[in-house]
Amino acid sequence: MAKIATWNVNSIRARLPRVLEWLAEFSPDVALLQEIKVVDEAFPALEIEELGYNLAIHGQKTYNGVAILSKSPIEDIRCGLPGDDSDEQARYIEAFTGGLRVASIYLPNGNPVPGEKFDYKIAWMDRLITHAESLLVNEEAFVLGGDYNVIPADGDCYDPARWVGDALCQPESRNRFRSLLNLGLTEAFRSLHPEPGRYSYWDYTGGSWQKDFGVRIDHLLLSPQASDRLIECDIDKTPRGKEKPSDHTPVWCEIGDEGAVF
DNA sequence: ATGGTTGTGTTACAA
Repeated sequence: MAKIATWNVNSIRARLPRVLEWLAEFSPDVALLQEIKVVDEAFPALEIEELGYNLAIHGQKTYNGVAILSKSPIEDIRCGLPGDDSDEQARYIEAFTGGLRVASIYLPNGNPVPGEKFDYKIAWMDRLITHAESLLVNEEAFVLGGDYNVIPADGDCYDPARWVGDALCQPESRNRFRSLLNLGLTEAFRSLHPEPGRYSYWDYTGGSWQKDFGVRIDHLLLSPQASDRLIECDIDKTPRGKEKPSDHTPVWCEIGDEGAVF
């Protein structure tokens, strides 16, 4: 059994105490991190390795940056989303670890709409769809986890009217997210939890956390071979309620061992 | 109330 979690930490250096205590307490087998906001050389590797994790880092100065932490050796590391060699933003890292292929994804926010940033978001999603198609050909278990910056449906935000016009719930964004699912991927949380009003992100402003004005934008997308082994998935709100938190909180799932009967 | 807060890294931008 493997626990796989995704968490947008909003700067690994500013969040290091929160990340270290979460790794020690929750002890995920694989952690997919986003917005590490640091170059590879400045990533606080030693402290995390001391907790028993191997690292794969695709960093960038100031913005973006993604990483994979795993208790198992990490092999076949690929940095960058295929499909545009001119794209220099560090938003995708993929590797094989613990018997699974995993990817840490920081999908572009895309605001304001319309504009170059929204065009980049949609083009990035089209590249992700193409890449997911190529991964599915191998018929292996994989998990594409990360901050998708997409509110899949109105039940995934506290006030749908407030988000009309935002890049996170534009029809073009939602349609492409559904295209990923229509390829055969399973969105782990929604597949097990039908209830609306469960969130993974709360804005820092205006007491959003205290009022539970959140949105669900952090997702775990599973290949059929991984989905067949899905045991549980949930959102861990604990880290969001601590001192100096990220504005996101971890989403995790459990994948049973291959061939296990349960 | 065209607001609010956080992080990076200079005083603007992204989220």
